[in-house]
Amino acid sequence: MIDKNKYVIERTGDMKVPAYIYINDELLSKMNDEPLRQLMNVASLPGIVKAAYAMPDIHLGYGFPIGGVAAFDYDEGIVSPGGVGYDINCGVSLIKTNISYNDAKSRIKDLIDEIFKNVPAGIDLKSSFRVNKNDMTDILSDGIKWAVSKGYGTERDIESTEENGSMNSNPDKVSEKAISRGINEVGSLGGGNHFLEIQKVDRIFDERTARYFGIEKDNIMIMVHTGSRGLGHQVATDYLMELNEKSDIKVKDRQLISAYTKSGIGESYIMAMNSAANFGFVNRQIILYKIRRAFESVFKKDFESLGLDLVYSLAHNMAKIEEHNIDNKRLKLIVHRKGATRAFPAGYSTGKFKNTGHPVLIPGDMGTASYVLTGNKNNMEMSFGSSCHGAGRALSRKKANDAFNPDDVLKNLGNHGIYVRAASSKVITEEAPGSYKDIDEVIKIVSELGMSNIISRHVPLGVMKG
DNA sequence: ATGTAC
Repeated sequence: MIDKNKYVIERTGDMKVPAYIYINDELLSKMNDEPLRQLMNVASLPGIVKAAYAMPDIHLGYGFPIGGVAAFDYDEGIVSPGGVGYDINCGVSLIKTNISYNDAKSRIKDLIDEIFKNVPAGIDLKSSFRVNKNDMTDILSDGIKWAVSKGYGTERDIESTEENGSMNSNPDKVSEKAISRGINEVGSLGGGNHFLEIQKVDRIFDERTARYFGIEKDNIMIMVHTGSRGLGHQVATDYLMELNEKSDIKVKDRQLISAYTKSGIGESYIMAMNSAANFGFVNRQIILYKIRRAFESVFKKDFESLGLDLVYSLAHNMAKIEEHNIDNKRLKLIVHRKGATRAFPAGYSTGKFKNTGHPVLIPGDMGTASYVLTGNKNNMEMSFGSSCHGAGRALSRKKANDAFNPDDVLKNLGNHGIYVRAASSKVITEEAPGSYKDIDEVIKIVSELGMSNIISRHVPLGVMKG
C-alpha cells in the first residue's frame, strides 16, 4: 500500500510502467492474484503510457482484467480487442421520470411485465423491432442519429449520450456475419449481468448536480445495462481470429493479442469497434423507446408529460482516442477502459455537461443499489479520467450457481419489495446479490480517493433479467 | 459477455 485505498506494483520483469490498484485492504484480501497478474501483463504491452490502473471492482477477464484502464501512445502503441472486451460498448443508460414512488408503487409489476413483453431478453430472439440491411448500415455509421431521424428518440437524447451516440466509424470493416447477428437484436437486452431496473431515488448527496441531471429524491428512475449483443461479440471474434494469424507483437498471454494502432488491421479494428459502439448506443436507445411506450401504456399519458428523459447513456467497454497531459506534454492516446467508466470532471466534458462533468452511472447488484457519480478534478491524473463500472463479481458464475437456490434468491428479493422477472432461473443464481462485492464499499473507495463525487443512490423496485 | 460448443 502506498496510500489509503491505493496500491502499486512497481516495474519488474517486462513491465514498461508500474500498475496501480485502487482498492481497500478488505477487497484486496478477498481476491486472488490472477487479475493482478493480468494487470502486470498489460503493463508490459508496447506503447503503454504512465501506468496500468485497476478499479476496486477488478476481476478476471479475457486477457485484460475487467475493471482495468490502460492508455497507449496513439502513434507508437497498440489497440487490443481483449482490452475492450467481447461486449463492445457494453454500458448503462439512466432514464428519469417525474413520477413519485407513491404514484408508481402499485404499478411496478405492470411496468416490468409490459417492458418484459416488448424487450427480448436471454435466449428470446423474437424481436418485435425490425430493421433492414440499409438501416443496419446507417446504424453502424451514424449511431443514435439514425434512431432520432426515424422517430425513436429526441434531440435531447443525443445531447445526453456519450459521444452524442455517434462515433467515427466504417461499417465496411464489420463482417456480414456480425451484421446478420445484429439485425434481429436491435432493442434487445441480452443475458448474464445485463438488466433493466425500475429504481427509486433513495438518497441525494449533491442536490444541485442531481437536480441538473433531473434526479429528485423518491422519484422513479429506469436503469438499463446492455451492449452491442451478438454484433459486437462477432466483431471481437473476427479481429481476434485475424490477429491470431497475423500479429507478430509479443505478448505475455495469447489473449492480449494486439495490433499497432497505425497498422492496417489496427485501423480497421478501431473502425469496426466504433461501428459496434454505434450499434450499442442504438440498442440502448431503442430500449428507451420501448420503455417510453410501456410507461405510456400503463399510465395513459405521453412520455413527455411523465418526464421520461434520458439522464445519460455511456459505454464501459471501449477504447477511445483521447488527448491527455503526461509530464506537461499533450499526448494523443488510445485509452482502453474495460469494465471501467469514463469519468471526466467539469471542464473536460462538452455540451450539456461542461460545467458539471457528465453523469457516471454505476449499477450495483439487483438487491442493493446503484449510483450516479461525477468525475472529480483529480481524476484525469489518477486514471485518465475513469471510475469503476459496478460492484464487480465476488463469485464466479459457476460458484454462484452452486452457492444459491433460485427460489430462495427470489423470495429474499421479494421480502425486500423487489419484483423480479427473469428469462431463466440460472441467471437468478448467477446474478444473486451474494455473487457481487458490496457496491456501497466500492463507491466509498472511489469517493474517498477523490476520483469521483457521489451524486445520488438508487434502490431497485422492479428488475428484468435475461 | 455470447444463436452459453463451428
